Amino acid sequence: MAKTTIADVARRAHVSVSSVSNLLNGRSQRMRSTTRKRIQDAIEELDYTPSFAARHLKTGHSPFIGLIVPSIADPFFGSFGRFAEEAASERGYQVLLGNSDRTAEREKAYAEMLWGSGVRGIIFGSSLVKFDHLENLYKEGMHFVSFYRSTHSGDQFSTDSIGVDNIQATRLLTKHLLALGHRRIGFISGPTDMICRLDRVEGYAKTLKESGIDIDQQLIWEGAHPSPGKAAAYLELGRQGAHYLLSLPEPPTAIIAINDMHALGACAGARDLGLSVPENLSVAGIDDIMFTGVSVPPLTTVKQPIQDIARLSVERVIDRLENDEPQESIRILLPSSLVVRESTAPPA
Amino acid sequence: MAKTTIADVARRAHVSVSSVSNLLNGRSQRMRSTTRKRIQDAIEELDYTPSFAARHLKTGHSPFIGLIVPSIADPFFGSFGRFAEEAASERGYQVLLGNSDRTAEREKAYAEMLWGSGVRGIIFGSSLVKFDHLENLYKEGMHFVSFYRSTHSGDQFSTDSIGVDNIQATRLLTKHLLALGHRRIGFISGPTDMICRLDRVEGYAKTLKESGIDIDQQLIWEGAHPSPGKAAAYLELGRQGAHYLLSLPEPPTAIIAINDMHALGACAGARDLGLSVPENLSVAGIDDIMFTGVSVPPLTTVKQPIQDIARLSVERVIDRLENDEPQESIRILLPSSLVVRESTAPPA
DNA sequence: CTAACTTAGTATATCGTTTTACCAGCTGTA
DNA sequence: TACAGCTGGTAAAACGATATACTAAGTTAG
Repeated sequence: MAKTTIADVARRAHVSVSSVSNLLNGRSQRMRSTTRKRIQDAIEELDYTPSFAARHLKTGHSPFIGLIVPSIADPFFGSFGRFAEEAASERGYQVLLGNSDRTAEREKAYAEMLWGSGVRGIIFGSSLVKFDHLENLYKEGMHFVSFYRSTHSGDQFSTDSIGVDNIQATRLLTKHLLALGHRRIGFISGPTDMICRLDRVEGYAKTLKESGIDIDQQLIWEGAHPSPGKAAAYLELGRQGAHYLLSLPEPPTAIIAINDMHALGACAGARDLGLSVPENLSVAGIDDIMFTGVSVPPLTTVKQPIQDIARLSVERVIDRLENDEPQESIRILLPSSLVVRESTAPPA
Repeated sequence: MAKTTIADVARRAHVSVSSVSNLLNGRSQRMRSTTRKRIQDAIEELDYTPSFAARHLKTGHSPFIGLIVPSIADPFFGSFGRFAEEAASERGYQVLLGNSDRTAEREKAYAEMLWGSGVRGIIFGSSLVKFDHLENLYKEGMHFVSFYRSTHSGDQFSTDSIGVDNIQATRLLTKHLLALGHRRIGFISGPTDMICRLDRVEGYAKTLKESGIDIDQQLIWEGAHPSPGKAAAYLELGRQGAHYLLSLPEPPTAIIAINDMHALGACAGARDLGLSVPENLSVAGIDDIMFTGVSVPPLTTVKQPIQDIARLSVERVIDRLENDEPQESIRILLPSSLVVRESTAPPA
């Protein structure tokens, strides 16, 4: 019960504490192989594991990284968390989870708690437009990697960013719908403070313009900020968005949603009004969450390489942690790919 | 950048380190209110937060709890994680996340990593039949709270358990289907090493027996252990289960699935064979995950009070942590409730 | 007036590591 | 021989808190 310490090991191996520590920290060339063996045996026999707290206190490094997502209950971020934890664990790190509900206050509070706990690296799954609330922490030496986020003018500092090209994502979708013959395409976007939303709307708008179609602002539904904690909020929002768009004097024949949750909700919204997908309305999302394959109809979407994004984010933040020299911030944009299923078809 | 320490605060307030520590640890009655004020001001001005590592080293307590789930990508466990983190955060604790894929090896490895990090309390979202792999850790003083798990004969030790009455859950579902007139009811169960599966099958079988219906083992499909990391595995398994059951010489007119993921998969499986739900087949699940409301048709299910379970689990493990006297292990079973939607109807 | 008790603090050992500096003994060389 | 240079270690000072035991001064009781 009383934890075995490095001193117990030293006693048992008849060496000094320093020698045990030297072995533990890769300075084993400093000792005879017989000594090394003795220490190793003692460690084994006593089932010794170093105290993380003592190590942390002494070195200032802790084997933890933070992961802050809007809500881990969201299937997309659930997958992200899953892969991130896996990657971290492979490098000997553990993941501390936080849910921000996309609010700056909670992001800040959480990040500060983490700082207090000695955590020096955080992965953000969210993408608030402003990053100011994290500036102090950044200056103190916290490392951030953010998913989605790219550096925008007005930022006081730049962080690493890994994600997909959101402009390209909606471009793929818009082109697909245009190719099917749609001309009036609605867009269900999320709250306006998400940065991915900006890019996704841009991809949609640009592509339409390039095809000579004017943007009708009425066709872009923004929705409200969901009430925190409501896991199903995005589904509900998608539903509301569909109700709104389909009640327009000139309703769209296709809808692109900011993500699959909204899209699935939009499908339900269409059904509420007695419309069937894709006969009366095409619907497409982004993310390719696991339910897109079993939804009715299966959903056309853009697949994000979420596992790669999660792994790269973890790698990057750990690299920063283990190599404290200042580095240029990086920005990686992974390709996304169109997955055509049955929720999109030519207009009636 | 250099972290401010308790000594900096003491210097600034012109008191000893002890006094600052006394204030920090609720022994403030030991000082004049003017002194207290001076210290508080110094803390404020220096933006001081105590070092977690030093505190942990000295006291042996850390503000972390572990959360081990099969996969946080599973929407059910995602919600569980979300609520657990929220509750922990309210008590000043942070959550370390681990994914076990329901394997004893990973549970063990993860729990040991946590022990090494100074974590003394773990919440399990899984429910393996055997708990032996955690026995050593338990003896060393790790506290466990498990979701679902009840004490079973053969256990070497008992842990706290909080969850729903799984027997009652399938009983509700079976009764509902019987009341609709179904007599041949299939059951899609999960891997055989989950303890909730045992109880759920039991509730189903008992209820049938009570109504004078013999159990047809052919109608109980067990499936295989899903390959780790495949988030959509349960959906796929549900699909396979439906294919199997519906290809039987005498197929069932209704299917109960071990959880909503399997149920949603089963609906897709029925569609694959050209059957429609609920006209040709009734399907019901358990959990009430967020997609049950937008699925086609909306799914009849048994709702688990997941937020309550998560909160109670967190409360319990923290209580144990903060009060180290040995306590009787508890077992809380919360009521679950039937949610009838459109996926169940009288047989054709 | 003195002993006993309060009040308002402080000095210090300690938690379990890491790491810098040091040292003893041996070898090789000029 | 004498000194430098290895080899194989060790001693001890941190890291930043906590908590026990102590003290100096003031108050009260007898």
